[in-house]
Amino acid sequence: MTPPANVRILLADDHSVVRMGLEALISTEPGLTVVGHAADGEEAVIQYRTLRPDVVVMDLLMPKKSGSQATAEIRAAFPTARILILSTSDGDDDVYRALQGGAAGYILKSAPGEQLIPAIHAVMRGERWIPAEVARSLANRSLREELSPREVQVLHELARGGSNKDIAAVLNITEHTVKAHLKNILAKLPARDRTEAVTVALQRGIIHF
Amino acid sequence: MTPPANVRILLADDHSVVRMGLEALISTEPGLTVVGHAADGEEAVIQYRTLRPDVVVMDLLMPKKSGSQATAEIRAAFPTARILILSTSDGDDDVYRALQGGAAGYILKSAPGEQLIPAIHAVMRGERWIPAEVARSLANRSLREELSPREVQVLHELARGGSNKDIAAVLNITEHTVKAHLKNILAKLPARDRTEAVTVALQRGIIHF
DNA sequence: TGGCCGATTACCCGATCGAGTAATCAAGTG
DNA sequence: CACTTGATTACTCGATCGGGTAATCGGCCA
Repeated sequence: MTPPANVRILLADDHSVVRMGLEALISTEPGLTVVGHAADGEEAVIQYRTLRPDVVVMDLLMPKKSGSQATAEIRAAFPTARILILSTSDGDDDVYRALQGGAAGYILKSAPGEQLIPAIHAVMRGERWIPAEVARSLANRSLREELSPREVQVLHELARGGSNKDIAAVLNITEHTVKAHLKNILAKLPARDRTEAVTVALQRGIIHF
Repeated sequence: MTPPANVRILLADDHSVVRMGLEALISTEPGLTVVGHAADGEEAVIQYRTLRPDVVVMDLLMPKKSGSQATAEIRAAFPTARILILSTSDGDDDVYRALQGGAAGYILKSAPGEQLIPAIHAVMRGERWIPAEVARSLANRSLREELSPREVQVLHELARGGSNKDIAAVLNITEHTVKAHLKNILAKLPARDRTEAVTVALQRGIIHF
């Protein structure tokens, strides 16, 4: 006989209500079994090591460690790991980082729910599952200039409020330097002023609260 | 025989995957039936009118019309409507508005998932269901000064970026007036500058993207 | 080795910001 | 009716912002 081909799934989402709902939903499909839950990115990595599931269904926005970080770490240790991102649109940058990190697919929480099961099967077969919607969003992203790590750091401080002088003190650099970074940030995003820079960065997922 | 006491439930959440998961989860409990879905606040109000469910399980962050708005409208038309908010923490202000609008309970998506069924039953019995966590958050909120509608409007423009002069042009007022509003906003939130004001307002749920 | 890039510091300058202070007016509220 | 509150406008002033321009330095790559 052919093997039962039972797919063992790990769910990673900080909303336990969502995890339980997904488990109930997935369990209605024969051949799919949820073998573990993770409430944050750190737990997802640990659970993966012990459970070795066939597929991970992972949210992006999680405490302690983001979904993209967890994805990258799992894939670094287990290059064959199959990870399906299940998230809201979040920012383009988050999505990009997850796929760069080795996620096999991406599915929007707002997408027709019937797509979850097919997406899991597709990822299980080694295929990629990326909605045209997401692909388009990524295409736009690639046109934009990337921020350097330092600029992202400055952006974080910008979001916390405070003057250039304050930021300079926190980062142990001169106010002149902060202004130079800020100028680059405004040009790259692009944004007219520091306030718009912060909102744009938040929407793109470059920074979070 | 006693009546079957079947509870008819309407789910309102913009993530269809979450709705389907919740339906699968709720359906495992005898006596609970999901009779309808709504993908946004507007649809929730319409669905309520036609379905007249016993309980509505509603997300806060939805397109077109927020969960708190939908709650208020449904309760205005049907004062006996039982509405259970199921959301992330969101901002204090969102939660407050929902409960002010007549929501019977609030449950965090991140809370232990086993609480959903008891919460539905509690709301069905006419009780309130508010976790200590949420209650505390609301207590803090009440200490803070409320922003006037106009100030919230200014805050929206602030988030979009642009100078006081730009905002003045959009709102058809003088730059002086914008600065006066801004001064009050900074004092009330409180925040050191316009950038911090925007991030604080976003976190509290006073404004959204 | 030369070239490119990110990070850093520096100076000038006009535009803008935010604090302080105060006045007017309409809409409620007791 | 007096009182409060929100919205509006106005003026001054020191601090800060953001543009323009440029230089130095270390690392990476061809």
